[in-house]
Order: sequence, then C-alpha cells, then structure tokens
Amino acid sequence: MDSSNTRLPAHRRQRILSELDSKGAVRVEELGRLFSVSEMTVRRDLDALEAEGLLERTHGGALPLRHVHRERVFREKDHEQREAKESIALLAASLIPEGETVLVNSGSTTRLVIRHLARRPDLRIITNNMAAVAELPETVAAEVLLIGGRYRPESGCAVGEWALRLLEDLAPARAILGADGISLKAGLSSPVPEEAALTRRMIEIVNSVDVVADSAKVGRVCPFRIGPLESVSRIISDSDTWAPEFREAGVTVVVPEELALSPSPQNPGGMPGSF
Amino acid sequence: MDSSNTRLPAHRRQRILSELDSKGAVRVEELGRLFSVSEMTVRRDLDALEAEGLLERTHGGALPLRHVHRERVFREKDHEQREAKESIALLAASLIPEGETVLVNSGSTTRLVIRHLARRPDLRIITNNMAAVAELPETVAAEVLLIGGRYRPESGCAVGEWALRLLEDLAPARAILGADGISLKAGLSSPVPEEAALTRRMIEIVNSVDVVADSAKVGRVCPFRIGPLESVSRIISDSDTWAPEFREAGVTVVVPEELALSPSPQNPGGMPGSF
DNA sequence: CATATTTTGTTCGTTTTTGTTCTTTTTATC
DNA sequence: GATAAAAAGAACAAAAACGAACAAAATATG
Repeated sequence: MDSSNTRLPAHRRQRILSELDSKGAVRVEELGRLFSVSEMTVRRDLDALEAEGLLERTHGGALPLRHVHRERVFREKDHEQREAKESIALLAASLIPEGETVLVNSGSTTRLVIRHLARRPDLRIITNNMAAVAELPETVAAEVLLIGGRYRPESGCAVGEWALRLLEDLAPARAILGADGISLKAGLSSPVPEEAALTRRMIEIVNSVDVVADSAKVGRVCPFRIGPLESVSRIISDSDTWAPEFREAGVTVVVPEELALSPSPQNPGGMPGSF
Repeated sequence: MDSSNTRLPAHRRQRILSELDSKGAVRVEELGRLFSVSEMTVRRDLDALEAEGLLERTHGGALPLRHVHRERVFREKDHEQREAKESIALLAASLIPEGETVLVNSGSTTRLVIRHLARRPDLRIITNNMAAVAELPETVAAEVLLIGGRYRPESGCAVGEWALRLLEDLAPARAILGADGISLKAGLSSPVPEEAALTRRMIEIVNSVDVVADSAKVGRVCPFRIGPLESVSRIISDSDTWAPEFREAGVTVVVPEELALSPSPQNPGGMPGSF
C-alpha cells in the first residue's frame, strides 16, 4: 500500500496526520511498523508536527489537537461503540444517492456520517452539528451549510429558537438523524429537550428519514420525545437481532453485513473511490 | 511509454505533475529513474515547478499544493505572532464592559478573543467563527450564538448570503473584529471577498468597533476592502510605533503595555478570577 | 556552418534525515 | 513508595539528498 511515496518524509508526516484523524490516536510503535522506519524517526516526526501545532504529543504516541479541551466527553462517547458507529456511518453515507442535499443533526454517530459525506463533491450537507464540521479537513468536497443558533457546548451543536426558524427556509429531500433512544412504542427520543425539538422539526421538513444508531440505543427511551417510528424510513445499525418487530412495523432496517452480502440497490458499485 | 515526448523538458514537467496528481507524492530518485535523467535535472524541474506555484518542494521529492495548503495555513496563522496575538486577545477581552453582547468575526486572533470572552458569564457572544467555538471547553460561561451560513473550511467559519441575512435580525452594541489588512488610506481589508462582506455588515449594525490585529497587519492592504478607518473606534495591537498617525486620524490605539502601567478604567479590578 | 543559448550531467562539499546505542524519564504494578 | 518495563531523549555515525560550479551536449539562431 504505502509503496514508494511514503519514503518521502513530508508525505509520511501527512499520513501520520490522516492516520490520527481516522483512528483518533496513534502510537509510536504502530507508526514505525506501518511506515517501516525506526521509532526514533517517528518520534522526531511527531515532535515536528507538535511544534507546528498539528497534534498533541503523548507518551507512546499522539492525539489530535482539536479536541484537547473536550477530551473527556469525546473519549466516552467516542470510544464507546466506536467501531460499530464507524461502520454504521460508512454504510449510512453510502446509501445516499448522488447529488442529494442531506440534513444531519447533532450526535457522535452523525459526526462520523458527516465525515464520510464531506468527501463527496456531489452532496450538500445541512447541519447544526458544529463539532462535526469544525473537525473536517480543508479538503472538504461537499458543500456544507451551517444552521446557526444558540451553541450547546455539551454536544457541540446549535439549538434553540433561532435554529428552528432557520429550518423553515429549507426543504431538503432527506435527513440522516441520530437519536439516543429508539423504541417501538415511544419512537425516537432524546435526553435534551432542545435537540429533540430541532430533530422533530427536521423530520417534518424532509421526505425521507434515515436514523443511525448503534444497537445499544434500541429499546431505550429518553425523556424527550422526538417523534413516532412511522416518520422513519430506515434505521441503519450494527446489528439486527431486534429488527423483526421493527420490520413488522414497516421500518427498513439496514446493517453492514447486508451490504457485504448483497450489493445495495441504491448504490450499485457507486463511488468506490470516494471512501 | 515515455519514448519521444518526454525528451522535451516541458513535457517531462507536465508528466511530473500528473504523476504527482495520481500518486499523491513524488520522489526525486523515482522520477530520475522513470524519465532516465539525472537527479539533478529532476531537482531543477521540481524547483521550476515550485517557482510556478504548481507544487510544494520537500526533501527527497515534492507534494501537491493542496495537501500542504491546509497545514501551512493553520501553522502559520497559529504560530506566527502567537504571543502577540495572545496578549492582544486578553487585552481586547478585558476592555469589554460587563453584560455586553459582542459580535465577533472570523480569524485566528479573534479565536483567542472568543476563548477569553467565553469564560465570562455576563457576556453574550455572537459569531460566525465556528473554529473558535468548536474548540471551547464544556465550561463555557458566556452565551454563544452562532451565525450560520455556508461553511468555509479554509478559515473554519460561516459566510455567504445566509450569514448576511442572519445579521439583519441583530443589533448588538459592539463588535470585536479581526482584519488581515489595516491601512490609513485603505482602511480595513481582507483576502477573502465573502469574509470582507460579512465583516462590513457587522460594522454597519453595531455602535462600537474594536479591531484586533498584530502589528504585522498594520500598513498591509488586502484585495477586498471591508470599510474605512472612520468606522473603527479602537485598534488593539501589540505595539504602537505606527500609532501616532492613526491617533491623529481619530482612532484610539490600545497596546498591552498601557494596561500594565495604568489599570484600565473600563475594567476596575473587574473579573480577576475570570482570566 | 558557426555561434549563442538552453539543457543536462558530473563532481564535491554541505546539509538533512535516519538508525543505533546508551542513559534518563515516565508509566504501570505490586 | 519500590521496582520493572516501556518510552523518550541525547549523542554519534552512516546514508541520502541537496546545491554550487563547471563542463558537455543538445537545440536554436543568425
């Protein structure tokens, strides 16, 4: 894979950065093995990158600089179910047809979704998820529209009256939404009233709703109701042991294995180079 | 393969560029072998292409410009004049009276200003500077309102028609603004037309404008004009060797030393724990 | 054809990068 | 706290890449 180009020191450092971006953390030993260089060289690379303000050095490796402040929160939400969320996000993004405008709400799963969507030059992303947008590389291909409003530092997104009003001007075709609670009877729910209100409004203005959620969220009910299950077109998750009842209720449930077994009709071999 | 045409220097250089485009990086030794020319020749080619602004030279080879671009921007803006910017930001924030609503635009200096302002529970911050807001800790004390719009990844802020329209609903008392160019004759200017337009509108809707800028920006004129110097109430900077002419023109110039010598009347021992 | 110009190759001293060895510091574990 | 393991840092040597200068070759120009 890293045939000849990686021998270029500058290129290796760039790849360290992108490795950091995708993995969330890098280790010296791991990078040395990946690039076939000594650990001393990796250390010198990391030191140089830190001096340039591009990462945060730690014992044994490095962390991205962007989230040093919210490290604790990110760590919990981020590492919990990280792999599940990553595969869900990749799948959800691949299900979006070419040229669409997609509305995306706040949350750590949708953050990963945005990361994938942003690489596609054919898409337009509308979101209140500032944390997700702020961490995107300069090389964003998609057009990104930000919904303003009151900033909620706990989730890194915009909420409130202002955000709700802004949604009135929009009528995108589809939405990819995260929800902390998904239940047959209670539908979608959130622990934060303002985010529930905003997500509810998002559902109202689009034609098609994809919900992304790891299986831990299924069956959970949070205090603030977003809306009933009928408004959901598809649920994209990492397992479908719970799916039969949902499918009976008329919701399509998609899991990564399905994609691997049979090519998705929505995306017949589409955009292979984009991911 | 590269039989006849490659013998022409111009063609070889074009092929170097396409090689760079497909591979993501090129090495001197590799190109020398590919074109059967000496490494010295390749080096001269790469130097020429760099002089034309078509690639970025590195040790052992070259990288495409776009990859390096984001790093360069971030690194330079962040580290250049870092100390100066930090002291300017602290001073600018301390000059804001209690209970105000402050409008802040994009930029690396204003990012530091926002960091300071955010610790004060008495303030309300309105900004399009997503990069600044996204890096705030969870413990933000101030209320933060985000101006939405089209996201510009190069500067991590929102711009465009939508952002301009949002400003129409607002009438905050004051603004703290960054500008890449400040000149006696040309006034404030920016290298990005959309950011210039947004900053211009911000100036129009407030009563009082504080401009934060390190001294390197004074005397510089960027291609896109924001507005005349008359619209500026104060310039907060790290040195005032250039200040006399500006003071004659009716602009107050504030530098950190002044704060150290005589306590600011606007902030009589106020909020000592906040900084 | 002769001459000027450009392009290329070679040599050699200098700088950058890398790996190794050894010591010091940090981290984990009891 | 004490101890062992892992990682980091310092210092040195080897290798790779660079740049300057000059000579040779190719190309253009009269």
